[in-house]
Amino acid sequence: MTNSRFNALKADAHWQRVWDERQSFAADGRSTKPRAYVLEMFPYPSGKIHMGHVRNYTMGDVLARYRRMTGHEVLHPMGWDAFGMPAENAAMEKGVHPGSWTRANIATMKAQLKRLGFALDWSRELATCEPDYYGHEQALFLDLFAAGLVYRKESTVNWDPVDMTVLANEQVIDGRGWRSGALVEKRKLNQWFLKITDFADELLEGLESLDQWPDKVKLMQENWIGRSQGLQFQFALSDGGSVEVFTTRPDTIFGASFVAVAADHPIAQSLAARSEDAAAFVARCKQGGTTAAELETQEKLGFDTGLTARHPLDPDWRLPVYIANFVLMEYGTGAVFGVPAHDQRDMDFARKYALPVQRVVADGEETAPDFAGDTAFTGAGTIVNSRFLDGLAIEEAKRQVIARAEAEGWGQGSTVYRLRDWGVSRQRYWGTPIPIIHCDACGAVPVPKEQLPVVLPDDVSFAIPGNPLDRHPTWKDVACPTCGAAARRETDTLDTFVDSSWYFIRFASQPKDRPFDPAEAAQWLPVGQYIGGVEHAILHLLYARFWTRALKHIGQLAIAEPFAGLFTQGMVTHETYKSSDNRWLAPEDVRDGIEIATGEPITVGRIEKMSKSKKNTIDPEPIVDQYGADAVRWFMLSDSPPERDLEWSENGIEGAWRFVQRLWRLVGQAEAAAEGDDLALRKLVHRTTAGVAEAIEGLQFNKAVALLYTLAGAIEKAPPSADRRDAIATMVRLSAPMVPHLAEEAWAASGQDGLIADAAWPVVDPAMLVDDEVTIAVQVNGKLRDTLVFAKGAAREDVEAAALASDKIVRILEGKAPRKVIVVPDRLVNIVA
RNA sequence: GCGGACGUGGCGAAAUCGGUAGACGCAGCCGACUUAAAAUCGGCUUCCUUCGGAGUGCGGGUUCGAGUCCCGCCGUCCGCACCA
Repeated sequence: MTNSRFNALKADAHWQRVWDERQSFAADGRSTKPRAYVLEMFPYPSGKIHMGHVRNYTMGDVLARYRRMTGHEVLHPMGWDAFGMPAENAAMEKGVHPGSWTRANIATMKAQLKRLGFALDWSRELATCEPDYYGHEQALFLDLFAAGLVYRKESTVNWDPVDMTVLANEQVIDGRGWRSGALVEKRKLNQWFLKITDFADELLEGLESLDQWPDKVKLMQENWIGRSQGLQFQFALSDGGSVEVFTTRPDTIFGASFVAVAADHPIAQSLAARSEDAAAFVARCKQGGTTAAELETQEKLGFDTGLTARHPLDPDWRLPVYIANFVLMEYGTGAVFGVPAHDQRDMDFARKYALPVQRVVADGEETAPDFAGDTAFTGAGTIVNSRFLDGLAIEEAKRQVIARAEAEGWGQGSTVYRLRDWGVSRQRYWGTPIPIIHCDACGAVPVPKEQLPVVLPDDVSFAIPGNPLDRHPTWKDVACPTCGAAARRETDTLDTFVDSSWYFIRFASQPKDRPFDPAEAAQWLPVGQYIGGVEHAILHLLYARFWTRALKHIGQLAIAEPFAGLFTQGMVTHETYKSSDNRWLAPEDVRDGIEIATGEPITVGRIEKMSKSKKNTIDPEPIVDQYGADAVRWFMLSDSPPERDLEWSENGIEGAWRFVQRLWRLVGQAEAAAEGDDLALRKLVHRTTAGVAEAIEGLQFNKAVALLYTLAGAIEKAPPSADRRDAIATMVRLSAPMVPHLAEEAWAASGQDGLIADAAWPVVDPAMLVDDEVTIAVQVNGKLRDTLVFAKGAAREDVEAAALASDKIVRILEGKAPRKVIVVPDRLVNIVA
């Protein structure tokens, strides 16, 4: 044994090599142990790992290592979400090929991850940009195509006329292309879609089964799917046409005072073609921001079309038809009827254009048809002023209106979703080629599976604008698989969210000739614990859920939900600094409130998510070199609850480093020859073992850390004994998931065989969790006045008597008899004076 | 605007069943060791002027007892889709 300092760099390198050589963390598909699949969201290989990655993968690693210790066969894999725009941007800026840029980044980041000692099964590593991954994705795409879940339709995109490329929403800044600065145009393109809407109900109802998901994420998905039920019906128009509207409030149909259509609605479009005023209004509607917060404050505007609509329940009742800026073409039918008394937007609109406001739902006693004020009543009540609906409750009135519409043939009950089909076409090079061939005679023909993978060509240039696949001299020329005539490859590639929608299946099973083996995949799936950032709460997690259900639908998978448990971790943050002339400053440019380069005082700004633009990032690599992997891991787990943000601080990492050293010193104090009992310490060891296990299983790493601090403190204070020696050995095992390098070093130093990575979690003796003595609080009127130590399970009367006899209590009561005494066994006595 | 989460010492936080608020860590202070410093070890550290009292964003309420439950405010953060 040694009392020297823990040499983290040496230990890290040594044990990382040992784990590698022994393939300690390779998951064995033939194992008979219970399975545990622990997965963190795989990274985009942007260049280097950042602190967010370190925190994410440390959490997953602690759980994975803990599961190994509790006798599970653990699958804990790592891979690369390797397609995407940044690689093309790098190609344009630096002239490097997206493939070589990406692969170099992967090599760098893999080495960085290894440096942190994660218990990963590197034998299953995959990168989505390699044909041995995306080729299988193409096969799955064709399976979904064959099942009718893929279709093509025209859709609008942001088009940059200078760069001749489609822009993502995030690439459009103030209506201009982010790179070219050119005004962005809307263009219609034929695009591929996946029928996620076929699964809208399933995806919504499936949320109920996800009891290990955060409620917040489930709610976000629920709102995103946005199911609403109502009535879809026609208004006959004065020009002989008709307009289809959707409403969730058919019960208020007798409160209607206008009909409004979206600016994109065919009625608005045709009017705009004939009328300059209408055209100007339609154009105006398309200006301005589209976020909810902006639109909320925007004035409700309308344009009277001059048309009138006939009320379906009263042929003599005519409603004016407006084009309105608050109606969305994308939702429902793009047309609504306005009931101002019971909808605030309709109210705002009606007051502005002096339209009738008639009450049709009673607000308590208030039933008058003339609605006063500018605040719509949206609560529950009885229907009034509504002919055959009068006196009904809202829900019953809805049913009756729908029934009547269906009986009379002017409408039907209908469910609409906010969710729209998933557009997967991207007019980009660095993505999975869509395996379709366009033939003038045969149309869109799937590439025969034996011709997969459709491999991206390497010889492409980003020197000129446009999609390199589209202008490649030969790549897209191909014979039609059906008729043999000259045909063209699809040059669109798949959205990278497709790549991440099934990688967790490929990790579980990776045959060469198929995407996965269903039986083998079933052994691991669903993922037991999935950990990642909340920014993926909707898109990635919804698409992966859809893809899994689609595969189940076509008989390839047995499970409906891919991730049984989900945890969304907080961000890593840091203070921000600005110079006297308002430049962002990096932490290393600042010392003691002064900018080092200029000597000028700096301003300390808000604590924010680490980001390059604010220069408040800390590169993990030099930190790991300085303090060792274990100290970095320990810091990532300490103090902040994992779902909350963690503020990076110099003091924090120093503290973690000190604790690693402290643990190491304790290990050096384990005297093999020590004898004698220390029952109190032994009990604490068992309590800590149970507590740390519970904390890790609940992903409450900060609590596990606090328990280990407490145990370490108790061991330090305890005199030598056999129990103390055992306590040190147990503490090493309890901390092994968090500080694995130190734990291996201690394990080896204490003469144990094998690796602590293969060791079992200490066994808890339930008898050791029970205390013989309890401290009982004595309160007077709920205020703590004294404490008494009693044998556990002491009789109520004895406790009460002792409490009333206590000097302090006697003094406070001043001889008065208590009115009432409450005794909570083994906890407290409350005397009501 | 709507929806959600949260609000506890100088700071990060515990207290998950309504039962001794502030465990554990950081920062700080005092002391030991040292020629000295670092490291390490020991002690103190919610606030108020002590006996004592107050205290979990603010105001009410339920209860023997409230950080925890209920009602009403205020504030911060996150999400968003004018969703008919």
